[in-house]
Amino acid sequence: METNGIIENNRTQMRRGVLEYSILLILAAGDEYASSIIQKLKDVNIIVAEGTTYPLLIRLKKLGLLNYRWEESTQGPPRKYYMITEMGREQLAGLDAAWNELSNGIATIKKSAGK
Amino acid sequence: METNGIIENNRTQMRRGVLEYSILLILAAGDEYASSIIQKLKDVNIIVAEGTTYPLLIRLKKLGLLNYRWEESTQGPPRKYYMITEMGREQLAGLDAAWNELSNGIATIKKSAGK
DNA sequence: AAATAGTACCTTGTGTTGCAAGGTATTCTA
DNA sequence: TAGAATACCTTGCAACACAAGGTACTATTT
Repeated sequence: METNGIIENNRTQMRRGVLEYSILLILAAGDEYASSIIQKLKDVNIIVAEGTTYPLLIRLKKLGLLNYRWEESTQGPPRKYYMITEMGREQLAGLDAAWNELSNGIATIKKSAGK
Repeated sequence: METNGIIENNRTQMRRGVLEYSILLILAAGDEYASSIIQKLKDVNIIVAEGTTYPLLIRLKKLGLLNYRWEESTQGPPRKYYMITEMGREQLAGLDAAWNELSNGIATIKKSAGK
């Protein structure tokens, strides 16, 4: 393993925990299709691969947190629009709490470290 | 998989990316031994298992981000005190940037979602 | 001196999951 | 009709957190 890769690897690790959370956040704001979700994440510097996103959406669908509908596009193949379910919103609230707790935890450690 | 477990599972995932970061933060403030690190993390609600921590410390040592020294204890077996290296501090700076970027990204999405 | 409790260290096996690399299908344009 | 663009999806690999187990040393009780 390269010393060089530590940071990049950790960026991946950090994203990891937050992916479901941020996807639910995006869908809480409105229905989106996979490519659009990936783009929106990229816009805020959260780079995620297709091979990550598609299986994740399918997983969340199976868990009942998402649903989808097909919709025609004026330019290109049809799109699978995902929407958040009631259960999804409940879980999102829990993830929100988890994220806040983690952020606060890190902030506290940083303060102790005099950073 | 239980619907019930989604949140707990995601807490784990979220911790995951942040573990190396928070351990380096703690050691940047001063040398500590494993059990003490685990306790300090627990104090800020970041619960991490021994089976996670020991291999991680060994990995960071191998990567040259940490060193350690043995030290006698007045009550119990000797302790392995870990300390951060110069390279560790450099990497920590990178992780700090990664964390800030991620936090900002999430914050932006949350704002868009009107949360 | 033997047994127990407390502290500290560590390892193994399992399950989850992000990603790179590949693939298919549809529509539009040259 | 060939290519580009957009959208979907799958497979195999590798990383790694954790539960559950273990060892070793010290202090305390019996």
